[in-house]
Amino acid sequence: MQTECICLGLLTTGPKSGYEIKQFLSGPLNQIMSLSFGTIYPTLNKMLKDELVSCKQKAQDKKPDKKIYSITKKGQKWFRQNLLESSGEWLRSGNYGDQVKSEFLMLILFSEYLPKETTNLVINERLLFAKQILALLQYDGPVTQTGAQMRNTPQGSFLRGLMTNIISSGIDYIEKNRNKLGK
Amino acid sequence: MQTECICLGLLTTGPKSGYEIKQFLSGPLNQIMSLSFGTIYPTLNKMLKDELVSCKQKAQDKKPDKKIYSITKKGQKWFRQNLLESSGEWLRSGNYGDQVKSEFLMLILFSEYLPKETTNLVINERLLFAKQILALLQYDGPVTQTGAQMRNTPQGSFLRGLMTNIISSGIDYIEKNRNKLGK
DNA sequence: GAATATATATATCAATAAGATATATGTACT
DNA sequence: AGTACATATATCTTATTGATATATATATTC
Repeated sequence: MQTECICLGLLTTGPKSGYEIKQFLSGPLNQIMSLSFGTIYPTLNKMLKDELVSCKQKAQDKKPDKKIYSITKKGQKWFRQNLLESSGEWLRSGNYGDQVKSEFLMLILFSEYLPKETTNLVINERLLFAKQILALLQYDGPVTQTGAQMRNTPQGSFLRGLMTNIISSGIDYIEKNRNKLGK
Repeated sequence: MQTECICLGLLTTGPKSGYEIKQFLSGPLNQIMSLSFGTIYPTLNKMLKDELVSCKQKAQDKKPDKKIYSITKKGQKWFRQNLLESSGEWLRSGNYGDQVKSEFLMLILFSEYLPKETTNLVINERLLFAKQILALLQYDGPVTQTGAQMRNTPQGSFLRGLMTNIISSGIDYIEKNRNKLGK
């Protein structure tokens, strides 16, 4: 899926700055997709040139100007078409897997070459982190800017549920089986 | 975790060609880590220069020469030290998450802009694919070259179990809740 | 009160990695 | 005979990351 498509998809829920797009992709959505500033800003500039987004420069008291991007009609059309095309490509390609890079699990795979205390420490920190993500997903208090898309739509609550499910089951497995690694 | 470290870690189970390293990372291990040829070959050449690996050119009947790389003593030392350091960096950084890019889940997030039939087709294909991965993980027949590391070590069976667990629970959730996406 | 860290905000650049392509050959299927 | 796929290595363009630079406000710590 193209970076343009991801940014436009996030902009369908309302105008946003590059910084806010990054914030979106640093919240719960980070478990699914992430982009760096070095990808987001050039993409926004490119899309501005192509008129897929428009930009309102909002002067802020003494902070740097905030550039708020909105999806244009041309952008909406492009987005829908690209989404459909990319789902088509995906279906044709036959590769339905996610791109995952888990430093943690590689460390576990190679853990026979690591001191036992280090492995234990790493697992403890991972479990703690996973529980924090869970808390973030299950949090039902006041909605922050960045959380809106994951809260009020059926798609968002489906994803929240799926992630909760997967992460919980991972935590359970690790807690019940970590002892089998040590001998 | 550096590419060098990953390649060396895979070489600890025995000498391999670049192609075989790629095969390893295209089997069940693909759910955890992947590398392209454009990364593997230059890394092997770099490590050869640095004497972390040695190379035996094996002439094959009429196929291109097979370059079989073995980890050297210098390489083993480097690997252990780098593994320890990278676990340390990981602990200090405070980021214990995996890098995940899921085109599938982004498609689901944006699915209100997709025809219902397309979404359904995409979910069906994803479920089929996930079940194939499960079968691959649970397969207990004759061990292929590439499967060895995931089979005979406690680390490998821990990972196989964890992946089976996570994937199964994901399939269950999707099958039980996909109807909530469509209305 | 001063110093430090963190958050907001955008932008660029070097290093890294992916994905595509080129080359060459064998095998299996149609 | 022709097509597709598997084995095998290598390179090159493009995309992406991660680091860094710049500027300011606020919150925290000493």
